[in-house]
Amino acid sequence: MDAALRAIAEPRRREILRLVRTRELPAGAIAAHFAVTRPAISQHLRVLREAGLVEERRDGTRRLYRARPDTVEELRRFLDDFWTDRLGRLRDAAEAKERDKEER
Amino acid sequence: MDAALRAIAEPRRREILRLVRTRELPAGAIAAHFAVTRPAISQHLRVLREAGLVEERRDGTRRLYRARPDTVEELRRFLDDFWTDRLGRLRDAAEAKERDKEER
DNA sequence: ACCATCCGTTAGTTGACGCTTACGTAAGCA
DNA sequence: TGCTTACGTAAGCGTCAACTAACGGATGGT
Repeated sequence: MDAALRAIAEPRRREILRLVRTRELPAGAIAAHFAVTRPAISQHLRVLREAGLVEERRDGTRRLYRARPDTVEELRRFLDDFWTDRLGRLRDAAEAKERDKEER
Repeated sequence: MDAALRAIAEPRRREILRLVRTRELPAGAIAAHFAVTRPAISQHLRVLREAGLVEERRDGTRRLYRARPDTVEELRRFLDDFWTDRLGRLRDAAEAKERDKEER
């Protein structure tokens, strides 16, 4: 979840996500939309994939990418719950333990 | 909007936001919840304030912080619209012509 | 077999970020 | 006026993130 939040914090990655939200696109076509080099986009795609926000499918030499609606929906719901605090104290307690570990 | 997204990408700042979501708290009390030094929290509060996610009120030597529900709601709605793409359709349509050329 | 195409990966660099220490500032009180 | 409290700010440091250039692997065509 943390990975997904960090992923969408990057403007370029949000743009990529929007590109593959409704349709599948090969990496090259995605890269063509931007002014940066192709490897840069490839790295962004990797971040998105490891965050579960995008899935990869191979077709010959090409790699097709598409947004994963379920993970995207999961993230959206997390943010909803964050503001309205429907998750409440259970999550607070759960995160408290992780914090104790990380900060020790 | 970009500033708000970057702000909530940081776990510590999400924690701070949740602390001041329902009630006002002085900077010192906020800092007391964390293992890092007080200046570190002060810098996080600055980021949150400049992102419009938090408002500051002075009371003597103290500075009281509280989440700004309107900005928070604005952010939540942006994310909703991002997934459902109520924002993007106009631009998507505008870009469709270019895509057709580039990807053919 | 050879070569071009389509990509990912690996250094290596630069800039941003989170943190700490040290210092500055404004308000309240003796 | 001096001292204390409650903060923010500045400088410096280590680390991470985004980028480019160069290289490597897999596929498909000839």
